[in-house]
Amino acid sequence: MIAHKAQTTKSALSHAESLCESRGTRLTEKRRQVLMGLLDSQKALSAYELTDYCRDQLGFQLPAMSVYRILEFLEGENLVHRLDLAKKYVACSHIACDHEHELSQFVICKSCYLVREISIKRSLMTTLNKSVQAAGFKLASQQIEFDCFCGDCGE
Amino acid sequence: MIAHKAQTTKSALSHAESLCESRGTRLTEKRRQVLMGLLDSQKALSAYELTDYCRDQLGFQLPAMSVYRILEFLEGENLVHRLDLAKKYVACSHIACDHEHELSQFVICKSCYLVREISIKRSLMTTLNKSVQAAGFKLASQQIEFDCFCGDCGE
DNA sequence: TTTATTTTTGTTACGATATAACATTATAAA
DNA sequence: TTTATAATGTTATATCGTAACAAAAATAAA
Repeated sequence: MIAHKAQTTKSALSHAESLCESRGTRLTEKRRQVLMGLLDSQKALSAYELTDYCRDQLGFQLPAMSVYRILEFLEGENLVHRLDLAKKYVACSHIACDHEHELSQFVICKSCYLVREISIKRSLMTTLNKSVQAAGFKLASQQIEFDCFCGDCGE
Repeated sequence: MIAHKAQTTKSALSHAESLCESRGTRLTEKRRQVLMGLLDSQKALSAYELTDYCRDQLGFQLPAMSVYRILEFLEGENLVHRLDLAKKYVACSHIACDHEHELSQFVICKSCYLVREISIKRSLMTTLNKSVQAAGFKLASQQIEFDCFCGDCGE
């Protein structure tokens, strides 16, 4: 199981690397490590939790400011998603996919920050977009986050 | 127009008052004033913006801590909604309604914090709940917030 | 290679949101 | 009036996030 996780992380990292290469951006060592932290944890982490991860698990200090910048970079590369509701970050669950991935929605456990990236039916999104438009607004992003409880924390 | 707004605020406040009375809770002067601030502004305000409002418009100091407590009270009475995405608060738009109001969803302008409380079709909510359940989660609240742009700020 | 330029990372300071812990004041109940 | 409860004030602090500037590393240009 742990071996499987490590394998998944490794695969995602090499995909991320070639992705950046193909785009002419650089997945530096620190960027790689931050991404690794998110992949390993398998849940949403805050920027400060990632500095803890670097210190405790990897043995080096990475200032919060750097983490924020790195997260910003990774988000720009579509390798991580920022979750506004949770104020945390998750690795994109489609890094290792070859095909272009669909728009993502997230269910986030309010209690343990377990996150799952789900794909909501296109028809539902269409209806939703229309409801919002009817109110004179438009969705700022199709990446919607839902405050939830997971099966374990379930209330 | 301004007269109309004042009228609306006044009406909402008296409704709020009798609501609290009927529940055996107290809409104190300060609670009333915070609620008035939200009603008057007609948009989402942060706790600290409400302290500014009290100081600048009403001429007395209300510590942020007190504002937070008051907002918590008002939320408990369903007079105010806390918007997690915006980290701001809005007066419930149904204070002056007599009937029990439906579950609320919010569209929030990322740019100017204009907020509209909309009612999403029940069928859409049903579908949504099912999608979330299919992922092994459940919505923590039916009060969903959507990051949007309003007509003016439109992108 | 050497210099110049750009990118990445470090450092410090600070602003905003929010809560904890405890003190004080006001209101209601006995 | 005394007592208990509820509401508010005060101070300190935690967390998230960014601005501004400095240093270091990587890349490009000479």
